[in-house]
Amino acid sequence: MLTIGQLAAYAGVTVRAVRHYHQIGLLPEPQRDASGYRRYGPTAVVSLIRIRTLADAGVPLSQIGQMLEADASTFAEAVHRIDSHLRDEIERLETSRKQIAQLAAGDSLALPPEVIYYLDRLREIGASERMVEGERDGWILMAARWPDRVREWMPGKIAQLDDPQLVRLYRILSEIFESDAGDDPRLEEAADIMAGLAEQAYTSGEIDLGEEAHDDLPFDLLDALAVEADPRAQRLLDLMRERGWASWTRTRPERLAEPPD
Amino acid sequence: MLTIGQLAAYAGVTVRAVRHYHQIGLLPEPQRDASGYRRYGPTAVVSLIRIRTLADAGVPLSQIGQMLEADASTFAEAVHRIDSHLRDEIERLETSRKQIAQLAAGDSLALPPEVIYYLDRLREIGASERMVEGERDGWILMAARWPDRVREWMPGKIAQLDDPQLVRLYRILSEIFESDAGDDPRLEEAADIMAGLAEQAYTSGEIDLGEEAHDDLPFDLLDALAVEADPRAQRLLDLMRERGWASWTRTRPERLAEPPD
DNA sequence: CTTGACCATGACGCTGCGTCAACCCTCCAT
DNA sequence: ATGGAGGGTTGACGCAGCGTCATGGTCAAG
Repeated sequence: MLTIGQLAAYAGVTVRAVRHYHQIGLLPEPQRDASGYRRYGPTAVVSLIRIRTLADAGVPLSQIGQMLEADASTFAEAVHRIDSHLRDEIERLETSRKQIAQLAAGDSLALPPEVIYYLDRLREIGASERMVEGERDGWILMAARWPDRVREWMPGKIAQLDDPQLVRLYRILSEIFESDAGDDPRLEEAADIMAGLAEQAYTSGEIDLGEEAHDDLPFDLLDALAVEADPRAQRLLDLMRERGWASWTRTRPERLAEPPD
Repeated sequence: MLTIGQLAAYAGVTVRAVRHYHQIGLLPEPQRDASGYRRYGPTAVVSLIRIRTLADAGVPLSQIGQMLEADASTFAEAVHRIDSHLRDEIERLETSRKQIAQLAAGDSLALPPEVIYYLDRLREIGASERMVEGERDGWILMAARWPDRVREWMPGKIAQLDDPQLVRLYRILSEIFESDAGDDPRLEEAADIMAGLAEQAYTSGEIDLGEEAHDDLPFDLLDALAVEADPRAQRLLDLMRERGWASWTRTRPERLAEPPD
């Protein structure tokens, strides 16, 4: 008659595991000797080994009991279920591996490579690091809402970077938000440039937002994001409204009906 | 300002998940409105999306906080660690899949195919189902102790099945243990055959147990297993001892020094 | 005013054990 | 006989990442 330690060693498991199997009723409690020790016979050893064989094959403990009693067809069915489950798990983990490999490649973090490239270009044309981070967060919001459309928009956005007006805009904005001034007169100039660019994009129909235009939430978040990053952005929003545009970031073809006073 | 439900919907997670991230300090608690509701700004949305991006890539929540603050090299290092971990997990699951496929193939359960074949042959030569199950459990015990050696032993065991003496032995044993008689005279005959076979195996050195012979535990378990399956096996053990053999199943070249009286 | 959809906190459940804690039992060497 | 090492016993918390009640307050619409 074996003690729990000897039983566990024979089957190649821990003592704790054996006690756990008792607790969940997978392995019946054996008789105790005079001092209260569990004493195991050879059938317990066989049972334990068979339990471990199934457990090592990925069978959940909760199903092992039934499987050991099942007939051939029930057994085969259960095996199939478990194999399918294992396959799904493996697939999930492999998807994770691909994703983490992408994270390692670019320092992307939730953004497609086109956007990363766009952000790099922004740095090149003189946008401050804070500006670029703000843009990045903005695109994260967009990419979360329209993961597929974002990649379609990027070529147009990247092409815009060749426009000297836009380059000037980003430089002015970078300087304004880098400075400590409470109210910068250059905000007016920035607003003028933005309004011009918006007008241009509107008439040429360059950027087609399509049905996305009906979902205001992402654009509201973009505006709020800018204001949260720097309260002076609120002033810029107001200036844009004065010029008839619904918001700072909303350069879509949807002018306010009448410019508010 | 978003409610928790809106925030969760935007980031594609459950409300419960967001609260969980608060609880573990991964996402800072936002301000509450007059009625105690959490109200989220756009930076919270960005944070949550970045958290989910890492989590979906298989990064444990406990490490996401550090990763979001890490510099490029620290980040890359962490990514490598996590990828290794994912690789190990996938490997484990694939091992499980192979094992479960084997379980499906034969109805083996902890036994190599050679043993399965041997058990089938036992059925063919007329061993009762109970006998075969007993043998199966015995081999499970052997295979647990010497997984590699068992496969080497099987050709010899299978060859033995051609011996008419052994065929006769299994038939007699099957009949005895299938009957209700308390003490069957054929036990003597069985013991005689077994002793003869043991003698034969001993002199011919057919089965070489080698160093395994020094570990008594598995053999003791085999004996006890038989007795537990049917108490009448005890009588057989006694008869074997009378004939100078250490046990029923122990047909190894280790006769007792002197047959006990 | 009611109803249904959301919000809040708190607590248990799941999987398969690992790891104390606090105490008892056995065996072996002195 | 005694002391210490190395077993055994039960009980309880911990882990990862939330799902799922339970119970109760809040908000918006009919």
